[in-house]
This record gives sequence, C-alpha cells and structure tokens, in this order.
Amino acid sequence: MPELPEVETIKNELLPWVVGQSFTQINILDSDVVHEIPVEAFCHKLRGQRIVGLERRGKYLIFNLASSEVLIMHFRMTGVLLLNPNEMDLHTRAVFHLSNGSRLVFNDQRRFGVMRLVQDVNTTLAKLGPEPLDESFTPAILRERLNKHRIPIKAALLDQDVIAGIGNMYADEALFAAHIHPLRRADTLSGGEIQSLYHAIREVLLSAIRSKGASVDTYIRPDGQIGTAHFYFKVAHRGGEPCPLCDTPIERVLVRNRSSYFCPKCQPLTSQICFTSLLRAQNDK
DNA sequence: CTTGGGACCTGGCTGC
DNA sequence: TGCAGCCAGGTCCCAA
Repeated sequence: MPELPEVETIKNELLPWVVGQSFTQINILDSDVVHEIPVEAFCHKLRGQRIVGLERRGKYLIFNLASSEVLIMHFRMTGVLLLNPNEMDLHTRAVFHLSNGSRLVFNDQRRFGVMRLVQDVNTTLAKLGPEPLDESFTPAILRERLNKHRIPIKAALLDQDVIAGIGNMYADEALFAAHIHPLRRADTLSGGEIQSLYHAIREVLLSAIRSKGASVDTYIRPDGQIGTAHFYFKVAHRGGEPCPLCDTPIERVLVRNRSSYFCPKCQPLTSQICFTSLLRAQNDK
C-alpha cells in the first residue's frame, strides 16, 4: 500500500529521470483512472507539457508543469509507477512517453488509483492535514489536531485531514512504538503520550523511507525493485506472531472496519478506550 | 455538526 | 479439483 514512505520513495527515485522532460505521448488504457476531465482533454492538455518539478504531499505524487496546471496521482492500494519496465503488465492503466525516450507506466491491479489535472494544487489538497516530517510539525500541533476528535486514535491517524500520509501499516507501527492502544480515544492522550506518538510517527516514517518503503501487496519501486521496510515491521500484518518486546501474541482488532494489529501487553487497555468501537470489534471476531 | 460503516475493485486464500 | 465467499485497504458517500 503506497503510504507516505512509498510515495516519497517513488518521488525520490523518479525525480532525476522526469524533471526537465516533456510528455510526448500519453496512452490511457483504462479511462476510469482519469478523474474530473475527459480522457481526450487530459491527453491533449498534457501532450508537450514540460515537467518542472516532482513533489509529494501526503500520499499524492505531484507533477508541476511548465503551464499553470498540475498533474496529481494517487496510488490508493495497488497503484505503482514504473520507469521503462521490461515486461508488459495486465494491469497497466496508463503510459506516459517522455522526451528523453523514457516511459512512465502506471499499473494498478485493483483499479482504485486516480490521476487528475488541476489548476491549483493548494486548493485541490487544501483539506489535507500537516506533513508529519515537516519541521513545522510539532507535538503541540499533533495535540491540537487530535483533541478535536472523539474517535479511536487509530481512526484519527488514518484521517488524512488530521495528519497527511499515514495509512494502516504505519499507523499500527507508530501506535506500537508509542505503547498506545489503537482504540484509545484520540482526545484523551496525555502530554507524555502525545510526545511518544509524535516521535514514533516520525521515526517509523523516516525509517521506512530509508528502507525505500514496504513491499507488501503489489508495491515496488520505479525500477522494479522491492522496498524492505516491511522486514522491520513489529506488529503490522503480524497477527499471532510474538511481540518483539514481550513475546505476547500480536492481536488483531477491527477499528472502523480496518484491521489493526497491536500487542495487548505493550499497548494496554485503559479506561479511555472507545467502548462502542471495541464492543463492535469484539463481537465481529 | 460528528461519527460509523458500506461501496468500490480484483486476486489470493480458505474451507467445504 | 472446483468454487463460493472472505479478506486486503484509501477514500468517498451516505445515514444516524
């Protein structure tokens, strides 16, 4: 699942190959991948456009163009962007030909990925929460954001309007590192817990970027290689395995219909749990 | 207004 | 062996 570290890796590895190049031809094989604008218009507007910059915001990959327009991609669950792949892929949705002869190929097994052409990226992504790796992101900002919500902390971390870029895997890893139960109510964290969670979020994301992302499911890097962040996961996708700290089996609980993996001993229940969610989750088991 | 849950989608896995 | 049904999850949308 491309979350912040995966999209950051895609951006870093593509940047030297695409910035300064122009789109010479665009082939859309699955018209559903283009949103808000007819495919014909999308291709027509993009053809000949020069890429002047490549950025990431949250889980979005942003192509800044020489014109005022901006190409935005979102990979959702199974989208990948490959540079000059050798093999054809059944799930190719779009192919971008560049002026240096390279091909950017957008593959997406589950067809949830989207791309858009917008006038102003700041308007389009205005609701996104702060970037957790920005210097301007502080424990005080995290506290202020979480205090507005009476929902499970896990659900708050997944809400892109609260914080941008965190998905299911890294939310579980951050909560484990901070020793916070996924069903804790977001607005009940102590000052110490906010501090722990703040540092856990940043360390988990930075560590994953150093490992070039996590190749669970279909994610691979633009050159076709895997990322290795998932080798170091402590709880994510590890239900039933022993906790690396205390050997207690990792448990799974549903929070907002999403699997959450946690250690019941290292992330203990407290009186500030979201009881309704917990009961519903337990009933489902 | 906030919160919760289903829909979307497809391939892999489980269990009968 | 075959196949129905479940599961994975980011985001949107609707209902309570």
